Amino acid sequence: MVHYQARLDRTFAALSDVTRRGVLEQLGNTDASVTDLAQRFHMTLTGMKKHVSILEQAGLVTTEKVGRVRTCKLGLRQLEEEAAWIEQHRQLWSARFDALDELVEHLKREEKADAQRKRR
Amino acid sequence: MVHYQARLDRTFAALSDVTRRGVLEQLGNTDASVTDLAQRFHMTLTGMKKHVSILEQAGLVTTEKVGRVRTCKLGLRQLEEEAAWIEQHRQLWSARFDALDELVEHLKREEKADAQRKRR
DNA sequence: TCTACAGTGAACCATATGGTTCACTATCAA
DNA sequence: TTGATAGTGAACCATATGGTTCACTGTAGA
Repeated sequence: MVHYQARLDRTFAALSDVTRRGVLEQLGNTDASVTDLAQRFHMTLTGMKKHVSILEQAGLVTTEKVGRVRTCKLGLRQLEEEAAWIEQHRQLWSARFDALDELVEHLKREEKADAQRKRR
Repeated sequence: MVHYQARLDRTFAALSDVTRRGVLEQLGNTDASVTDLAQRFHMTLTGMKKHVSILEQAGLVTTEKVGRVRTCKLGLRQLEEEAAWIEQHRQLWSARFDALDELVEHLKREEKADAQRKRR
């Protein structure tokens, strides 16, 4: 696959912005219009539109416009390749760690708590 | 943890460059000096130094200077949080997929093949 | 038909990024 | 001590990024 590296570029870049990660999280709960997202993230429509476009180009979000409103949902691409990349590289040199899975579980819980803290 | 989001920002940004991913891959095989890396990636010393600094700031690489030469190794942080983030978000909405693990395995093999192709 | 609303696109702005060259320091080895 | 080598830092450059405002189009409702 020729575009493999370019796709990783785009996806990791898409994930490197806190707003865009927030949008993904939001869309994990429920679909939303661009206006919805713009309001939730205190940003102009135009600004949010750009973020959505970037996520869409990375395949992480799909959108559909019906009438005036464009609805955003999570895309079909679910970071399989990125997960695989990271997984592979962790395996590359992580033999020396034993309880890595438990660590991941721990961090997942931590992030969940972090997300809840944010919501308040 | 207050800096959680900032760290994800930095790490995903670090991973969004093909050269830096290449450096990580390279360091997975063997430690290397900045000069080594600069040559392998057809870049000036100064340019490579910047990449190394970015990887170092993200905690993905550690370096040690002995004499004139600064040796780079893979850092202790092994993308645990990034793996956890991605894993969590895949779980968020991937219940509808069955054979996801197999897909990941498939993609890992594909990436391996890709890397071998590149090496030729 | 009129008005308000959702989105789009162009232009602009400040800052960041990925790279370079050049001047400099420090160290190794003859 | 002298020359070559490894790295560092400042300055610079082109382009990308993350945001804005403003002018515009298209659609929904009264």
